[in-house]
Amino acid sequence: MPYHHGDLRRALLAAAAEMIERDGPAALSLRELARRAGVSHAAPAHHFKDRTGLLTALAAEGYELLADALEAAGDDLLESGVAYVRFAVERPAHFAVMFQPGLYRADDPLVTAARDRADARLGAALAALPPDGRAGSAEERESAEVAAWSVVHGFAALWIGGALPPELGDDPVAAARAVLSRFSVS
Amino acid sequence: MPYHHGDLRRALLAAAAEMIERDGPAALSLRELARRAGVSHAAPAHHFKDRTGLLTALAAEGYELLADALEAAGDDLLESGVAYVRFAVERPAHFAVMFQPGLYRADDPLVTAARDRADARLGAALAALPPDGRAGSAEERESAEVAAWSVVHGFAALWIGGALPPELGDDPVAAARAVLSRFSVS
DNA sequence: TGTACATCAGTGAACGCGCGTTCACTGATGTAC
DNA sequence: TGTACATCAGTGAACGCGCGTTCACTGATGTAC
Repeated sequence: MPYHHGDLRRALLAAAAEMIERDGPAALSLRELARRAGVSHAAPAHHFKDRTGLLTALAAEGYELLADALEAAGDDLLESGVAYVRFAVERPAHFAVMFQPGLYRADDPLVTAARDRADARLGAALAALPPDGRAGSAEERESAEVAAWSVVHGFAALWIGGALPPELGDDPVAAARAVLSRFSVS
Repeated sequence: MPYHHGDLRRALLAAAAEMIERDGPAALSLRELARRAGVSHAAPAHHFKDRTGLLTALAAEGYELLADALEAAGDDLLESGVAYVRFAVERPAHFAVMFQPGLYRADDPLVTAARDRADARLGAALAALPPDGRAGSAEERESAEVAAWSVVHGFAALWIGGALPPELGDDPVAAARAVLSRFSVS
């Protein structure tokens, strides 16, 4: 093992995601994390200052990945929803941290920038709905947006939590597509 | 302070809910809990055996309360959804614990009994939909159920997490009603 | 009405543990000349 | 090509802390006779 790890920051984030995925953000400890990365227990502090710093970095990374996924889905609302679910299922640790703002510094500039980017995508996908399906007034558009967000978020959370019935199958993306396509915002 | 508290079990559950509400299930410690209840630090073990036992009791209580709320809402799907959101917002600590099964003994008989009761209510409310809005095949009914559950669950989670835009107002029940009534399962 | 006894509820001291954080340090790398 | 120096990355020992759990105990309550 060389003295310099080379890419310790990235390795620590990946290991943290694994640990959180298994036991939740609560169970994450810097010492155990360092152990997994094969590095002394004080090394993480060098990159993240403290536990909160690490979770902040993870949240920022999560919003970046989500924004990327939503941008790739374009202006198709259903595909955006599916992309949201896919992100949550593939990165459950990031997802869990992101939506518990008490765990990290939610006002960190990297976090807010990435989150704004993701938020903008959802709004754009809704605005691009065909006229006959699109809401008219500002309040209507607002509640349509919240409704759409709620479905995908709820589906993702329930899937990750293992709360959904096994009849849905084991492919979360296909299941999400089936469920989401049953909805129309009226 | 008398030697016998009188209703320590209930007092501990209430204090635990308060603590979890503020800092999340991770931050809950039996010692701090005992401190809040004005009791020696070993007293909680007497009622719950250990930390997991306490969270299991909290989850069971949560499912009881949710089942009660859903039963009171009757077979009206919209009202059931609103009741679900109201429960989650009023008892965020119970809600948070319930949907992290790793925190407690999910196979505890009290937990499973109450959860089954709550699950049955959602199914009944969906089955009572008027024929023209009701899904036909078993798969369709299944995905309609999951879709309905996802919306209310997602809305509740986002509201509790403070992720929703302030334009929705500060009454979660009214906001939920506005958002949920925009949906129709098709 | 009184007494003996069993049961229940809560106490307080003790244990061992893993944790986050600090700190002076050393090894490795890059840059200026 | 070599040397000096600054900077960066990771080490390892030490600290103090709060935690969960165990255990023998004591105070309070209820019940049988």
